[in-house]
Amino acid sequence: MERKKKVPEVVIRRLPRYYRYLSELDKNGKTRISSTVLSEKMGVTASQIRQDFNYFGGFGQQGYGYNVKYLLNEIEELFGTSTGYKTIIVGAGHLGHALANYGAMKRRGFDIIGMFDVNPEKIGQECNGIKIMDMKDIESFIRENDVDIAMLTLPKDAIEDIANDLVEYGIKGLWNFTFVELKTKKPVPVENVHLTDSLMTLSFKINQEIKD
Amino acid sequence: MERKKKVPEVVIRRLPRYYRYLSELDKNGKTRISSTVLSEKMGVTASQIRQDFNYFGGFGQQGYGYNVKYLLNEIEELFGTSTGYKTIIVGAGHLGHALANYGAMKRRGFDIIGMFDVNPEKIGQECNGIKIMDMKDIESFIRENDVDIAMLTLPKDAIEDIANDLVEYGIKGLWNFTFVELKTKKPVPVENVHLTDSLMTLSFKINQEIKD
DNA sequence: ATTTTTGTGTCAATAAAATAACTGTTGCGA
DNA sequence: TCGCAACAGTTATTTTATTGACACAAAAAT
Repeated sequence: MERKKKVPEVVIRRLPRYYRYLSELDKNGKTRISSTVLSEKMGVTASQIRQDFNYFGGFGQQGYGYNVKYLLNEIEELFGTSTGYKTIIVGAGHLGHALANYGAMKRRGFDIIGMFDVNPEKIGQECNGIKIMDMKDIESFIRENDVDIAMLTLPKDAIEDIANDLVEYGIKGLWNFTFVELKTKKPVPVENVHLTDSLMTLSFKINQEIKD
Repeated sequence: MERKKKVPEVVIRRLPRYYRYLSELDKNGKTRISSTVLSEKMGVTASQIRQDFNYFGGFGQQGYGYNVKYLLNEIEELFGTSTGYKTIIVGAGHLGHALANYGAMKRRGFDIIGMFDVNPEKIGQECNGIKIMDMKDIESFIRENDVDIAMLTLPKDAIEDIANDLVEYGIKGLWNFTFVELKTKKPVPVENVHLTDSLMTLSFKINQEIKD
């Protein structure tokens, strides 16, 4: 399908929320839902829900609503999670381990097929059934296994260089937990996760409450 | 200072990014910066930088720019991180451990003073010098230590009830890593961190690239 | 000292996003 | 099977956010 116009970032970021809730509905055997009901659950307007889906041509039917299973499927299609992504974790620290043990990953279509670190003590070990390998072997691993996404959970020192290398080896997207605002030479999608930013936003709100 | 109008959420969410970069500048001995230079580094317009700071009355000086140290200080004041926050981690799983070992926390003014779990094997242990305690004792701990923020890294089962309890005990804000969209009875600031949402956003972009 | 440059704060214009209103299709009950 | 209510798609309107423009203050240059 040809897209009429670029989908705004805000819309893209709302879809996973809808998706999460729709999964719940599906699990509970619900087969259909209207934009009004969905909007109430999501804390947004019904209009917004309809607009959001309309960026992709609309997934519902007048007089009926949205079919939960169909909608889930369409969203998966949009995100490419139906075919699944092969991922690796770069940096086997605490955060890397947490991600490796995060059940939601596989459930959502993200298969973690390897971990990498430079620490010789960690290399050779396993984490939740995932092998921790030597950073030296990362190029061949990526090329041989057609890895899509690299999750970067290493100290920020050499991050930019490593990221550029990974892209060179064929990585299609970077999920970055390092403090830097990562940018690669070859432009490849990057999601920066800055946990402290989120915590600071929370703090701001708490601070407001106190002042008021 | 009396705020003229409500600060938009988008503005609040940009400030931590500025803050991170300003910290770098300060560390490198830079004492002043202009909105133009800052905007280039941040990938936004200079106008936006000035507008953002202007929601709080403006922190700069015409013809000079912004004093880095002063600006950092003002932002810290806005976020309340200068006085610091006392925090606890609820749920001593992999993610809880990762947070406990996250050096940035303390550096940014978030002091993790305790962890809680129901698992008897974990209770009594330590994680990065932080004691893991019994969930049963959480009420007295919060009341006695005036805990500000609870970081929720537990399975989603009883999350809503637990959250409501914590608020009852005096918690001022919740940082939620559970899959649910958390809402408390007493309205208290909540930041939901949905890691898979961020990963899905990345996937969407990768998927677009492939299609194009 | 005077002029020029730099650069903020602020207001005005533009663009984007959210909401509301409207149109017409489908499902369902009488 | 007719008619009404439910409900999505779509267009219009309003609101919010971003960008641009300009006046004026401080610093730097002459």
